[in-house]
Amino acid sequence: MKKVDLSPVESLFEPQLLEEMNRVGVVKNVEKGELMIDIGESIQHIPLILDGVIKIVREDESGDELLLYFVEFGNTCAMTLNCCLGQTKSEIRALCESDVRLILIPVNYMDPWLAKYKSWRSFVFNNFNTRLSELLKAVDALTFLKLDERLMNYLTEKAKVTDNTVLEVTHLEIANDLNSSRVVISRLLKQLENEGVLRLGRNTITLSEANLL
DNA sequence: ACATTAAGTGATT
DNA sequence: AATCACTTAATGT
Repeated sequence: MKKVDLSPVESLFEPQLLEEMNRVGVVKNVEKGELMIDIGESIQHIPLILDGVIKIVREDESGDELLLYFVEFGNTCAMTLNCCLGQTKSEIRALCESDVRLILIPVNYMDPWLAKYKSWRSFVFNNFNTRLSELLKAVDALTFLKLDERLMNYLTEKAKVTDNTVLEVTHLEIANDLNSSRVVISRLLKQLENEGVLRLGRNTITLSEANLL
């Protein structure tokens, strides 16, 4: 009998459900940078994140990516839930932002669990809820904020999800996430460094403590 | 030592 | 704010 460590999420679900998850779920470790779900894929399993961060991106015709939001532990991708319920294909791409540990639940448990477990119902609804507001935030940022403000948003979001003020990221990666160009990001970052908001290094950006909370 | 990749800069649109 | 063209600096082989 495989013992799955569900401790990160054990407060979310009733014991009986955890028991069942343990039985039908498969734990998987995914490395940083790995592609989890691509656009157009249909989904057979619901990934429940135990540890790590996943980023959800949308892609335009020319192949440029735009970051929508991050998904942390104890959450799952609402898109996935949507796909499972509606049997549609994924319209987003999910990439691992860090090394990720997750548990895969076959989709056919989705419905029965909704009926059976209150904690599962609220989990699903909560997820839809938070994802929807994340999405709205992304739209707002995109339409109302200037690039430098979006950049700050991005950095603080990233610091929050990774729980670390030291971000390991290149200027190019940021540019891709915000679909801008590297040069512009470099200049904005330089500006922020001069303002004392952060410190730049090769492959690292360190946010100053003042901007944390 | 050389190639590759990340980051900085001035000029131009 | 984006793009070009180029430089400098750090890293990998």
